[in-house]
Amino acid sequence: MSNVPLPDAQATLGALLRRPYEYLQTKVYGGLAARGFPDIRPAHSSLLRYIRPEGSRVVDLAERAQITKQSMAYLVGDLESLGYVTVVPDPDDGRAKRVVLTSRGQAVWATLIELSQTLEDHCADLIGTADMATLRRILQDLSQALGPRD
Amino acid sequence: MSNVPLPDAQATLGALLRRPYEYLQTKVYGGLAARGFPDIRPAHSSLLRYIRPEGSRVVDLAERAQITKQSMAYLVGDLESLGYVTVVPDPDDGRAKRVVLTSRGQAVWATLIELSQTLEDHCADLIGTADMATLRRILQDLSQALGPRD
DNA sequence: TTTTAATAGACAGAAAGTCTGTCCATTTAC
DNA sequence: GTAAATGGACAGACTTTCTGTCTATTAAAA
Repeated sequence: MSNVPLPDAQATLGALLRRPYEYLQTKVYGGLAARGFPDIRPAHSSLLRYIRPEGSRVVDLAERAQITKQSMAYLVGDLESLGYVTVVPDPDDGRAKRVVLTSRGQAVWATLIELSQTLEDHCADLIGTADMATLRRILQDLSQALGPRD
Repeated sequence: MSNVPLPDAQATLGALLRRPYEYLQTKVYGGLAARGFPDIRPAHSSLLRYIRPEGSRVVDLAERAQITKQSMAYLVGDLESLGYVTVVPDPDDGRAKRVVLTSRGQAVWATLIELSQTLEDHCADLIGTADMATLRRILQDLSQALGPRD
C-alpha cells in the first residue's frame, strides 16, 4: 500500500544541481592534491573563495561565507598553520587583523581557478559550448533573482 | 603587484551551481522545521534520498549516498531514535537488516518532495518556465554525460 | 569628554557527521 | 565443508561546525 518513496527524490531540482556540483568538488580537491596541495580540504574553500588580495578580516570572511566568526577563525588558524595564510594587524583598526594569502596561498588560489576552468571546459565538451553558455546564463539569472543575499 | 584573487572565484561554474543549491537546501530544511519536523537535519538527506519503499539495507544506502556504512549506520540510528525509521530483520538474509520508514518517516519524505516542488515552482516563476525547463534539460544531460557513477 | 554601545577577535567546550580499524555472524563459492 | 566474502556492530578518532563568554578597542551619545 505505502508506495511512498516514488515521486522520485532523484528528480528534484536540488538533486540535478547536486550531481555536477559534487563532481566538480571531487575533481577540484583531487586535482589540488595531485598538484601538491593535499592538505587543502573542501572546508577551506569558505575562506579561499572570499579572501581579497589586500587581505580580509575574519568577520568579513565569516559573513560572506555564512558561518560564524569562530568557525572562520578555526579555518584561518588551520590554513595559517599549513602556511597558506598569514595574519597581520589591521592598520586602520586596532581590534582587527587581516588574513592575507602567502605566496603558497596565492599558488593554491590560482590552481583552484585553473582547475575550475579546466573542469568547466571538460563539461562544455560533454554537453556542447552552446548548452554550457545557456547553463551559465540561466544560473546567473537565477542567482540574481534569488537576491544578493537571502 | 599581487592582484591574485581577481579572475573571480565567484564566477566559476561551481559557484553558480552552489548558489541555488544552498538556497534550496536552506529553504527545504527551514520548511521542514516549520511543518513540524525540526529534528530533520541536512545530513539525514543522505538516507532519505535513497531509501526505498520496501526498505533498504545499510550497505546499499551507504553505497548510493557515497559514505561509509558506519556513517550510514550512524544516520540510521539517529533517525531511528527520532522515530522516522525502524530497523527490521531482512527476511532473505540473516546477516542483514532493512531500514524502513515509519509513518512519520513517510510524512517527512512526502513533505520533502512537496517542498522541493514548491521551491522549484518559485524558481520557475523567477526565471520563467521555459528557462527552468531548459535548465533541467541541460542538468540532466550533464548528469548523464558525467556517467552514472564516477 | 566621559561614559556607553558596538565591534573584532580569543578562548573554552560541545556536538554533528564523518572516517579507520577491528570484530562477529552469516552467507556464498569453491 | 571449508574458505572467502558480506552485512553489520563496536570503539575510537578527527574535522568542522556551533554556543557562550571574555577582553580590547573603536564609535556613538550624553
